[in-house]
Parts: sequence; structure tokens; C-alpha cells
Amino acid sequence: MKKVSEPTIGRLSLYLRLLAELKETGVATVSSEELAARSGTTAAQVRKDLSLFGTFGKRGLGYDVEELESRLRDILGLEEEWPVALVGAGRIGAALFGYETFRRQGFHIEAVFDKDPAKVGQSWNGLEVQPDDAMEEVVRDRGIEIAVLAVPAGSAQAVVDRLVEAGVRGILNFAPTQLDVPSGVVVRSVDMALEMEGLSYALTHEGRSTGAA
Amino acid sequence: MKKVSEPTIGRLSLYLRLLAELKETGVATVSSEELAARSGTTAAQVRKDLSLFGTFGKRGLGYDVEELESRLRDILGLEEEWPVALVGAGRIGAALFGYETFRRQGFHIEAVFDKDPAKVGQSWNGLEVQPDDAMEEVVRDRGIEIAVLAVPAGSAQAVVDRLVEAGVRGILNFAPTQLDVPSGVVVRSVDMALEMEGLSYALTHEGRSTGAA
DNA sequence: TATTGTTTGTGAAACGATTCACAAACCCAC
DNA sequence: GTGGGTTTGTGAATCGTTTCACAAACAATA
Repeated sequence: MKKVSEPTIGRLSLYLRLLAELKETGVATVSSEELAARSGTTAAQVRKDLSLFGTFGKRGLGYDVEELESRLRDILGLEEEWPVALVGAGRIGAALFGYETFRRQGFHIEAVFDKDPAKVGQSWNGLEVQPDDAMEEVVRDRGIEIAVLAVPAGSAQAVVDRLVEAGVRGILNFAPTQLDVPSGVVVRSVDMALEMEGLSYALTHEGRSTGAA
Repeated sequence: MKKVSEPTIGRLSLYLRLLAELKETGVATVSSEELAARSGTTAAQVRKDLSLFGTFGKRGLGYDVEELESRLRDILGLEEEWPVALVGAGRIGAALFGYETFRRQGFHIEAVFDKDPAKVGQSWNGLEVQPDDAMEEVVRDRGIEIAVLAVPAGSAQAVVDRLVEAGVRGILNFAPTQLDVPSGVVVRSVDMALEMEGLSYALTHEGRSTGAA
């Protein structure tokens, strides 16, 4: 398979979400034009994105909503359930733990860790918060490959090193810091401060790009 | 001023963060090479990014940490304090409210809104959660231009319309949905499910891109 | 003051992603 | 079955960003 850019993957996720909504409302078929309108891109872009993975549409008709949805789920690796470890039981960790959208997409938080003794032992919706030093063992035993990192910036790198050592290959990072990982491990960072600064920049330098995101 | 790409702005935020750390540790001067290493990019990229806004360095020496930091803060519009409205007092709202990194960069949450009567009236660190329908008035009176949106996807667009009508020009969106805004209003979306799906894709299609983010 | 070594700033080249444009494929109506 | 209308899939063109490469500028040293 060729190389697929990150923006493309992001759009596929978006299309998937839209398809789920369309299915909900009983729509059977959708055109690239309509997917584009709903996702804020162009019809050509939609078709190009999809064409990287095969040919899913019917000329003259469009795409079958159910079929395309299932193909996209397959492409994105969402047909399987992903067990996930959550590291950091602070406010952000708590928010992520309760985030319905994760679970619905097949991401299942199976363990929560924190190094604060006051948090260890708490029951989160039936799941006990475990001490930081149980991390390696649990991750290894359960074969957890994805971790969500919600610890302070200062501890992030150390935790990452341990997670990777224990077999984690994908990390969703919420700490506002740069992470080094060995080749083969993927990090996605959600950097809220950075996004906020993007707003600040845009508002300060008035009158350029428009919205829709 | 020319057009500046979003990735560039993101990197400027990154540089700024690194400069603050360097200043902390008493470093007076830094080269594009070192900034690049710490931010996971290249020296040429660093210089190109900065060159869009002027010329800040000294050839043969590098950049003065304090000066560059202050210039970047200025470019990003972080010299002023931004009053911010937080809409949605659920778990995500709570996490954002307590997010230290926001405050440190000059973003100050001055009002919290929710439409759940059970939440209205709660005191959050001395700030009373206000009813949803007070939103327009408060935003207008305080001249709030930035809003953080932490409501369910279903209500997001309606809230956005009202915020924009009341004068908000920048929105940090946490709802997993596409938003339409008029030209002149900027939306940045933090889409955690989408990031997670990016991980899922990468892990499913083993052995391509490496890490660092 | 001249020399050496370093690092910036920036045009030009390379690369990658998006948009264009159109032939091919298909549905539907008659 | 034929013709008209629609929409896909995709090479080619365009656009934008990143990387390269090097002259210019400066510090330091003698």
C-alpha cells in the first residue's frame, strides 16, 4: 500500500462519522458531493481519499452508505476492540474516561493508573485505579497496545518510556510537551494550549481565513 | 503581511514553549539547530518560520532567548489577556476549567455556562456556573471574543450560532462535529475520537511512519 | 585589523497534497 | 435496447510547504 497522509486519515474518520449519521436517518446512498459538503471539503478530495484504498462507489449513483461505512471501519482498524490504558487519573483523565465517543468507536479503557496514593484504589465506574508501578505488568498481561497519556508534562516522557518498554505502540498524548519514541511507535498529541494560541493568533491578525472546522 | 500556514503557527507555539523552558534554565542564546532538535523539526524550517515575521537572530550566534520569546508572544497575540467563556460544565468542561496551561498563557475563563439546572449555581473555584440563557448577555457585556465549547455534538451548532451572534470570533471546539461559522470567525476543533482513530489506523497498517509528536 | 569559524536569512529546487477536468460506467425512463 | 443524465475514478495541472544550499553577517581571537 502507498503512503497515506495524515490529513487523509483524518478525513476518513470524518466521513465515517457522517456515514453513521446518514445511516441513522435511513439514507441509503450518498454522493461524493454531499459527503464533501458535510465535511467541509471538496468532492474531488473525497473521491481521491477513497481511491487510495480501492473503488467503493457506483458511477452515476454514489456510495452505498452501509457498505462504505463498513469499509471505512475496516480501513481505520475499527472492526476490532482496542483495549486501552489510561495513565493519569486527574481531571483530564476523568474526562477522557467518561468520554462516550471513545467507547462507541471500539476503544475500551481497561485500566487506569495514577501515582497519587490518594487516587489509587478509587473505583471509577467499577474499575479500580491502580498504582503507577503496576503499569508495566498490567499492560503486558492484557496485551494493551494503546495508551492515553494524561499526566503532567514533567512526567510524560518517563511514563512513555515505560509504556513503550511494556509493549505500547500507540499513544494519545495530552501533556503539553514533545515526546521521543522509538521508530514503530506512534504518538498523536492533543495540545489544547497550542490550539488556543492558534485562535489568539488568528484573532490578533484580523481578517484572513474563515471558519469551518 | 503574507499568508502564514497553520502548521507554521503551531510550530511558533512550540518554539515559544521551548524558549520559556530555556529561559527557566538560564540559557541566554539558542540556535535554530537546537530549537529544531527540541521541537522535532529541521533548522531550516525554524528559520523559515521565523523569517515570515522578521529577522530576529544574529548570524554566527543564534537567537536571544528572552527577546525571541517576547517577539513570539507578541506575534501570537499573547501579550494581552484573553477573557474566555466556557460553555458546558460537564466532565470535559471541568477538566478545561482547571487546565493550568491555559491560564499561564493569558487565557482567563471568566464565565461558565450550562443548561442543566443541576449544574447552574455551582461554584467553580469561586466562579458561579450560569444558566445557558445568560450566555449572550454576559459574552456581550464582558466583550468576550473566545469561547471554549464543551457541549454534546447535538447542541454544538446551536450554541455556536448564539455565541457568534453575541460577538465571539474564536471557538475552541471539543464536540465531535463539524461546525459552520460565518467568515471572520475561526474554529479550531480538538477531536479526540479522530486522533484515536488515527492511532488505530497506524497500528493496523503496521510499519510505516515513526513517532515524535 | 585580518582571519577563522559559526549561524542566519533566503532564493531556488524538491516534494507532497489538492484541484481540475474528463472519459468510463452506471441507472432510469421510455 | 437505446439515449439522457448523473457520478465516479484518475491522470495531469496547480498550488503550497518543506528542504537545500550558499552568500552575508557577526563574534572571537590573535
